[in-house]
Amino acid sequence: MEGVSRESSHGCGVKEEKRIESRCDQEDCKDQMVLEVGNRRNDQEGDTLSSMSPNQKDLGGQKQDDQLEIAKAAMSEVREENQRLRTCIDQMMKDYQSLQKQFRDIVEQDAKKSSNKTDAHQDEMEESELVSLSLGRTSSDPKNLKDDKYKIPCKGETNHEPDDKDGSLVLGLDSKYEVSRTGPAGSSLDPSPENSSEVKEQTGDTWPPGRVLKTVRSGDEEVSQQNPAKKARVSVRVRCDTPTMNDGCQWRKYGQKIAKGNPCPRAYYRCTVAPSCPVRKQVQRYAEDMSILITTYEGTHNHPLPMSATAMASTTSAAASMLLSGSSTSGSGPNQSATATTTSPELHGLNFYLSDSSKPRPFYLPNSSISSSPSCPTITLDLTSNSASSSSHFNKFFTNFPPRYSSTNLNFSSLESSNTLPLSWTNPPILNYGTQYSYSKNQMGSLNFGREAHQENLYLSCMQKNNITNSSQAQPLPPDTIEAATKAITSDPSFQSALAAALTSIIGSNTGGGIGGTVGNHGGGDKFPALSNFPSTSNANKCSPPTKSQPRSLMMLPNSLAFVTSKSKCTSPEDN
DNA sequence: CGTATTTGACCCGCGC
DNA sequence: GCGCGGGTCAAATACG
Repeated sequence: MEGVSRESSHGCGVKEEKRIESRCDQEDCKDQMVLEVGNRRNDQEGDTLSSMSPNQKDLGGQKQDDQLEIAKAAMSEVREENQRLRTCIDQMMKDYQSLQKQFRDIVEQDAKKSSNKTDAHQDEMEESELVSLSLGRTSSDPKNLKDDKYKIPCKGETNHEPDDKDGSLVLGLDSKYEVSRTGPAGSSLDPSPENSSEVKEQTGDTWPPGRVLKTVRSGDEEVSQQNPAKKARVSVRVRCDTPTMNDGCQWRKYGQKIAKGNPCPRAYYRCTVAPSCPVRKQVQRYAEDMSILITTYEGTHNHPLPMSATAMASTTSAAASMLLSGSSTSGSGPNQSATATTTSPELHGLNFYLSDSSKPRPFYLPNSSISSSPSCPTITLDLTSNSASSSSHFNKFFTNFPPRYSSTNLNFSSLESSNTLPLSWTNPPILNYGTQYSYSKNQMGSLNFGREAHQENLYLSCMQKNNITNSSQAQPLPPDTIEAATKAITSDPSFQSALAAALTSIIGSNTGGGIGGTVGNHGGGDKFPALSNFPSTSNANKCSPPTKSQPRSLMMLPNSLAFVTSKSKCTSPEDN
């Protein structure tokens, strides 16, 4: 019910609170009303009538009748309201189910397609343990194929995967993780929860050389979130003009280096939301395409996250958990994919590659791409959309929704606080979307991220190249509109982040509790600490496009949607 | 003046 | 053991 009510916010325009109240009125209060009326009557009869003259009694009786009428009228209103709300809910449920069904169909289709093309691209996968998840990559596209399923890990694919160029709009999660890694890092990764206390946990491996953690903290949560044993990195690739991708968190740059093979410097950031937070991220431009920003997150936040940051956190955590879950089962091979798959049907379209140094285990999830990172297991979310060829799943994903939800009409507007409910990742994926994002029927061809004041219509970048109009359900848009929207979206990483988050949320929901994962909130008990924290002070998103005012509501935006933040630095070293 | 960024130095792991 | 490269530290600097 909860999910439903949240979701309902999109169509009904009724705020949750109101709804709740209404419900209360109808279901609970209704009786009360009646009782009150009755009591009143009785009281009057008892107190008033007895002492009244016959005329007065008549008047009194009329009064009562009037009151009764009023009460009845009120009840009737309430009933109507109730009825409306129920209708709303029903409608939403129908929509949800319909979407779910469609999504499944799509996934299945994709899975079939991709399964046919499994051969290949071994060359691309490099290392040993590699898990790659990718969403939305069209399997049909040869280029994409490499990403697809059975790839063999190949080197160099890591962050800069050549395949990007294909431009497919893919949400790719490539995670390479080591299933069983014994290195030094392994220790930190120690699966055992106990390790959590260590700062290292995440950082431990990756970041680490021992000193790392001066910042040590009580690391508890993090560990729990991540699978102890493996620490996964989550890499997000998006087209972004800004120096960094705005993910809603506060980051402080603590270093920069020129990495080999990439003229663009790699910047190192650490989460400053909490002093002890072990989460770090690396930001680097993709050498082959400077417009692509590669952000790699590592570690798990040990503090509640601002709403605006939950999306990315959830995304990464979900990806990580997916990865982890896969890895855990890693020994088994293809079946494992089943694990992943079974657990999350919605994952269709994702390919998991689990590779150990010893043996790569492809999970097949249709449309996957792989990226590998030598040292650490990494999941890459590829949100770049370059290729027209890739009428990726993404597009499908959105376009296959019922018209009202068609991609062109997705409205991620962050409404008022009423909509700012924390996501419940436990909800069915689509439901989650509904909860977090409200779809607006009104906005043609635009994704509205909710800035009421300065609305920015964002389009799926994928749409840029894949004609939006191609989608059967998409409504034709004026070229200029598309263009503008395209431009807007391309310049706004938040969209992609949001998308990623959304997708991962799906994944996460299935992976069961993975959500707290890596970068996300500690998976621990609080589903969404962010919530509690809510108005967060975090505004450090550098990448966010400059906005005059940052409506508070933005912060309340569900997750990534809130990426727009006040502080925007668009000139970063990385760009140079 | 406090905070964030820059940037060279340092540490560490890895491969040879 | 040495060199290389990635990652981090921390003093210096910039910025508001």
